[in-house]
Amino acid sequence: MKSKDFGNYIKTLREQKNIPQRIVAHKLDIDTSTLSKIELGERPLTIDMIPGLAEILEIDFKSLQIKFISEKLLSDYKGQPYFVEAVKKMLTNIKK
Amino acid sequence: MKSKDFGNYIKTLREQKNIPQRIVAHKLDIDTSTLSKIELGERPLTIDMIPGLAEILEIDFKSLQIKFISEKLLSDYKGQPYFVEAVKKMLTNIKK
DNA sequence: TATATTTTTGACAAAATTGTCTAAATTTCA
DNA sequence: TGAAATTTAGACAATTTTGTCAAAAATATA
Repeated sequence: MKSKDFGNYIKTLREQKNIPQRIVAHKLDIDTSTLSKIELGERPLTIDMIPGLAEILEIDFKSLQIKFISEKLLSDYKGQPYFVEAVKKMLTNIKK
Repeated sequence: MKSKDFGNYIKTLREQKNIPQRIVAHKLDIDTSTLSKIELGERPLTIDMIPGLAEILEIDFKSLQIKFISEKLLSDYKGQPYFVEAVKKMLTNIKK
């Protein structure tokens, strides 16, 4: 997901803990150039990065995962006709 | 979305109405080769194709759109931790 | 059957995405 | 201030995705 908001969010957390990009990038197995662009919203952050991010930034994985998915759903589908109806149908389908 | 099931679904509808791929492909502005692969689940069907599909297959757009989105959500996120929680959070965020 | 039509396949080029590297710019701090 | 560390930007190659074409395979029908 390319997102200025989400990128800025994790950048702020990183800076609050004084962790350089170098450390986070290594954990995510990408280079600092890519991480910089992710933080600036110029490259996508993928869902498989969330566990490593949560661990290295020492934040709750569950919250971060939920934040990531919910924001991605909105950015992907906001404005699509019947999106809410589709989500509700999906939820009921899961339960069966 | 690459999906054998969804591809087969639209293929069945198309065959029931005896519409050749040629006609549907033209409506979607793709060639029959691509449509064939979509029906076989080898190439992705994109959400912008749903309106044209519904029209040419003479089926209800709302139902098809809901079916498409709900199945895509499942195929993208099924198995992701906290997916249901994320969806619920997303829904409450929409309402505000 | 044999001809026309439809569907599928595979090869290929174009376009988009991803990842890496280098160096410039910025920030930190001794 | 000046050196070290960090961050950002841009160029580039590698990979993946997308779209097109031609022809083979399968199906329909005269």
